[in-house]
Amino acid sequence: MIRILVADDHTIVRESLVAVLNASGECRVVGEAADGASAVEQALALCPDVVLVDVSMPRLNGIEVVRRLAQELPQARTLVLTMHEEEEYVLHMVRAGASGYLAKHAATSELIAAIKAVAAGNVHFGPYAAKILAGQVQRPDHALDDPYGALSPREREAFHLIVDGLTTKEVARKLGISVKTAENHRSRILDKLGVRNTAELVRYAARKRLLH
Amino acid sequence: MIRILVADDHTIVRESLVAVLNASGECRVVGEAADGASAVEQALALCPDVVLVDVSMPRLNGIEVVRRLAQELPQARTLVLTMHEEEEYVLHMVRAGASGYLAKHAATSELIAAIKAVAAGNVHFGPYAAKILAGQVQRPDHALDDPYGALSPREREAFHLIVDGLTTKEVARKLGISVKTAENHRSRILDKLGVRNTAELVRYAARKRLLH
DNA sequence: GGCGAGATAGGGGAAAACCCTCAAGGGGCG
DNA sequence: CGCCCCTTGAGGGTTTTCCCCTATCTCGCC
Repeated sequence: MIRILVADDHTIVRESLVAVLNASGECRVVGEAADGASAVEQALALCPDVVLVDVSMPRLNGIEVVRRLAQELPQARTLVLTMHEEEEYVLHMVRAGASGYLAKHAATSELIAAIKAVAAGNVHFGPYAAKILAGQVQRPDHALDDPYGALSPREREAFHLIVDGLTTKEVARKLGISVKTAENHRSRILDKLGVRNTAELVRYAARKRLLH
Repeated sequence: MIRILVADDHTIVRESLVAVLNASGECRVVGEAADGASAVEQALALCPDVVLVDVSMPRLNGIEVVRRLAQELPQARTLVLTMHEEEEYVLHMVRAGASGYLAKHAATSELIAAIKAVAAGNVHFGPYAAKILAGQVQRPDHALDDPYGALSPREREAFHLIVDGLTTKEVARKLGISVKTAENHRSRILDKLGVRNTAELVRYAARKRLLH
């Protein structure tokens, strides 16, 4: 029997959640909170297995709640249940330590499945949230289709060496060309990629996940 | 009824998987493959909802299989099922486009749950894999504890501006100090962080997830 | 065959980055 | 009170970046 704390400031939503969860037979709601601060308090007092957290709550927003729970009650899993599926929220929540992220329009069966998943130590994210998270990690390989904007083969070699932290002189030696030529490759690269200097070039590489 | 393709080179494992899945009543195995290449072929021919992929397979390894499926049959979800829970594998798989990652010692009920999750467009990762993925995203906030190695407050300001791509002159203007002082700060920063130049500094920042 | 586009290679020169040294003023601390 | 570190600034040097220019070579295309 999974012990659950429900934190949501909308009474109707909260009570229907409690009803649905208790009726499922898979879990039991052991506490309710209508704002963030009391959610943290109750969690610490009740030690639930899973805390259902809404994003927007009075006194302490959902992100703060998740962050504090992750610190002070790490054995409890937090599952974010919300109407907002904006990228910002998802990332902040995951960074704060949320084990799952589900939209409120998800089916009850999915909610139950998500609760069971996070209680078991797994994670569960709705399609949209998953896409956002995957995008954070996936891009690197997908970006291989057209990785760096139209660089010539030779320029790509130079590009890699430069963002690896090599100086122009080292690049020149590595490529077996003169320092001047290496410098020129660099210039063309900066130009093509629309960056002003090495710092921005490495930033560009980092953004496109081309480092390492 | 979820249509499944099972790809695993160990016949015993594969056949027991097929038996278990068909017996569950939740899904049906529509094809089997004993190596990566035939997994891709069969997937293209059968258009399954979910492809169960082993990491190590002859002819084409699991990562390549996932990558190709993501490109050529994006509507099919791939669920990695493996004995290897190494960080490398997990990350590569997710980058390649896997929707889930589960260890072979997971319970059958969890496998079914995972299949249902990925078929519904969600993701499902086992505890270990989830930790690795979360670590990729979570660090930024956790790293705030002791972000950059012992820089003074002023140096941190400069550090941020530099890795943001600003030139020394711009840094100086932004901080309201002379160019010489800004240069000095930069030098001390490079020195303290043990890097040779701006490129390596930005790399350092990227590695510590201090960009943006 | 000629023509243009772009890759590759290189040079000159100004600007910026990089490196070392020095030094003055301010705080905190044993 | 010295001592250490942060911050600020400067001098003076070398190296690297960065921008403009040229020359060859290849490749596709009319």
